[in-house]
Amino acid sequence: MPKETFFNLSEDKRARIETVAIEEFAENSLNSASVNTIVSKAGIAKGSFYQYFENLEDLYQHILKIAQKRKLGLISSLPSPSGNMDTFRYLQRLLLVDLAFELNYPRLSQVERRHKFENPITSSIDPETGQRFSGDGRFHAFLSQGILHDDIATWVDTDLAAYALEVLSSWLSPYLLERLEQDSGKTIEANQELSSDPLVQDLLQNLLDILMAGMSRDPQIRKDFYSK
Amino acid sequence: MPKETFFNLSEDKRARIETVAIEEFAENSLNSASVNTIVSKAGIAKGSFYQYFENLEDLYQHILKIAQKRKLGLISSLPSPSGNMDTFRYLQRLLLVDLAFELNYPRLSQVERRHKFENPITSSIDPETGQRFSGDGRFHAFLSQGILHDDIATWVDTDLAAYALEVLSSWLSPYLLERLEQDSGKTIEANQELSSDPLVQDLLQNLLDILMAGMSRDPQIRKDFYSK
DNA sequence: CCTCATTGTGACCGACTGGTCATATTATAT
DNA sequence: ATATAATATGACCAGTCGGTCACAATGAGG
Repeated sequence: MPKETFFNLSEDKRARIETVAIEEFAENSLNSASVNTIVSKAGIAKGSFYQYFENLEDLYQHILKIAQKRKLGLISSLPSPSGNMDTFRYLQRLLLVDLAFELNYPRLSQVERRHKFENPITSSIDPETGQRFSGDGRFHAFLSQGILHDDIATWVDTDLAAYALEVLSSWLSPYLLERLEQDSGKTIEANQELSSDPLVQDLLQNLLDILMAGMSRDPQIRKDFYSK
Repeated sequence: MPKETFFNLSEDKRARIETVAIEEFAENSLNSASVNTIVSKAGIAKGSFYQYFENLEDLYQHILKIAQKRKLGLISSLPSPSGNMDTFRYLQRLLLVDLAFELNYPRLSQVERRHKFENPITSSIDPETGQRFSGDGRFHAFLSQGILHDDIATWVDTDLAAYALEVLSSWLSPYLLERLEQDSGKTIEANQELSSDPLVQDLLQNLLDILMAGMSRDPQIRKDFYSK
């Protein structure tokens, strides 16, 4: 945790440091990020840095917490909680969260992606259910409800599916953003409303159709192929 | 390209350097990898290093070429070329290539993944077809044949699907490997035949069923949900 | 043996790294 | 104005970085 001194800083100075740090951690892993670069870009003395943080990792963890906080903020700002929501919209909402995160905080999103890359799958056995459990659980929860609502077939391996969905969701956003930019020919500025862009909606629908159709039915297709 | 001196080296010395380098690049990006570490672990003098390579990037590119070469070797060692193959087996084969690569050269596979991470999507417009084109084209080719054989619906956005499949394939392998290890309780040694392990076959089948079922049919599912 | 080319070596260089600390500056309270 | 606490600063440290280079070792042809 950053020291008290850091939190006593003026709003703009703290924001400046955080912005610079986010940019640094988006481009470099914790090992290769540079304190000197950060203090120089942020316009503070090196000594000051060590009055605010124990070390680089201290700042890194702080940035990760910011990412977590902002993503939670986005989740609560998106329409309706997940209780009485049909399975299709549930998954759509999960993907939209990551997309909105990418649109609003692209560099922070990159920090998070890099973090996931450097600290990969931490799957383990859930002590409560005795089931395998990987990732942050969002997609496990989705799959559970989907199966409960009979919208997802029971033969689907939930841990595999959750892992695949998490990977997909994490990497889908930058793809959509880049495709959007190439389509409109201009850079997209941070705007949460852009997730309602027709092209994005279309592509998202496309992927959702594939996934939902694939997970909801019997794997008849395979037998079809074999009997051909 | 490495200098001639490097290729004149004895087989074991060259292999030793390459192995050490692969390990270093699996753990560090090009920026944070260390010449000193490599020469120290490989047991050669620093001066020697610069008689073999122009610089670190020179070695890095060499390692990437090794990865490419070995993957090609795996592709040609796997059953039957892609001409007269049904769509399901085609996709299965593509995923198996990455899986075999992970099993036989796990650290090299990690180097490749890291490389993809640091040098992300380079999608552009294919000058021949005028279509969008991202990744190495393996999955684009697959999708084209699938559509041709009427096994993949035409409404599927091929570039989005190809991107998603590439991401999935790249990240599926380490997941399967880890799951296999956790299931059998022991570490898996390099063995291409292990891709025929029942658990792996099962999980692969599971994912293939989802993907193929999802991509082969009309997106009826969506309308079902809306009319609920 | 000598010659010449190739290969191997590690001390050395300037630049940069994370981290420290004595000192200077500022703010607060009396 | 004075005293005290909180904050800001950059010179400085030991260590590591990529890269060089004068020199030593090795091998081949004669």
